[in-house]
Amino acid sequence: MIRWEQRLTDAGCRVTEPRRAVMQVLMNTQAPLAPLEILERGSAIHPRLGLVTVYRTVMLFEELNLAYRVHRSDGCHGYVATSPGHHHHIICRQCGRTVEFPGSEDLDLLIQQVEQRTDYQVDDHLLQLFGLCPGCRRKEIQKDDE
Amino acid sequence: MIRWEQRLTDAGCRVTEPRRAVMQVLMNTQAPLAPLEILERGSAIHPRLGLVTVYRTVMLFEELNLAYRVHRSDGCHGYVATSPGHHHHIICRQCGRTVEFPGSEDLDLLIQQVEQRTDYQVDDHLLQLFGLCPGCRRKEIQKDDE
DNA sequence: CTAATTGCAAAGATTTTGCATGCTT
DNA sequence: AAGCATGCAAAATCTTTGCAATTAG
Repeated sequence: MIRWEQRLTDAGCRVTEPRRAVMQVLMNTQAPLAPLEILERGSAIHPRLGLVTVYRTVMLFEELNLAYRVHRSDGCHGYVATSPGHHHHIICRQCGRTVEFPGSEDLDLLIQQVEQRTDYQVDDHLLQLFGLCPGCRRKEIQKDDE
Repeated sequence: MIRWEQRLTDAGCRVTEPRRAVMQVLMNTQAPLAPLEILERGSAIHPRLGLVTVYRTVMLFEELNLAYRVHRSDGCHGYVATSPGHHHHIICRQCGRTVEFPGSEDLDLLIQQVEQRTDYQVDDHLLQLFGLCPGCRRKEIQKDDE
């Protein structure tokens, strides 16, 4: 049994075809996908898949920390499969390709400073970087040369 | 002429009652407000205000950097008036009160590291902290004592 | 077999668009 | 006076809910 399936089972949830399809879609993409996009790709795997199920599934995955939502620069919500550890993302503004990077002590230090200055008690954070991935950067450079 | 009105004028836009109402609402709140919430409060100032205008106004304000959108933990989009400098936010998950804190060199360092490790070129970022504001924290402590 | 899960249809929300009228400059 | 801005109505999206049929364990 695969790790994520185990996670479902442990939580008392069932491993179903639709859920397999959604997970497979999420694991085969780098870019954060909106529910409708997940449906389109997932339908190729499990034709009977419905949009409602996609919504419910990503919601479940998010609760179980198997996937999570990022805010895309176009304002939509996208979902990506989780990889182990704490996740921050860098999202390519051109192609949407997403890479995770581990939480850093630098951020912890920053948070401490902010807690002192603002007197808030910080217990969660959202950090996303936007930019160009290596591939898209190369293309940009080529365009400039023309 | 006030700073933000000047900004509108410079951009070739007009200073109107609805825009004044929306700006006044945004300047009088700490918590990020959704369009519908802006409409409710704004109607007290300018009764003829419509939801469509609120949408168009916050969109305009965002383009002119007079306000910007944050992603609330409930998934909604909220808007806050901009204060000078670079903005990150710490948002109270209880009452929504939002405080800005300045960009930090720590984050710059982090970004440099990530650029090196991932080979992405970072040109923007989104950092939001969530937690409890001083007021709500006090209430939490009182509740625990009971 | 039992209960969780699905998918449809439809309700609810949210956001955008078309257009006649009003208001700023 | 000229044209940007507004607000209404309605379209287009996006998301959630109710419920009977299906399926995993």
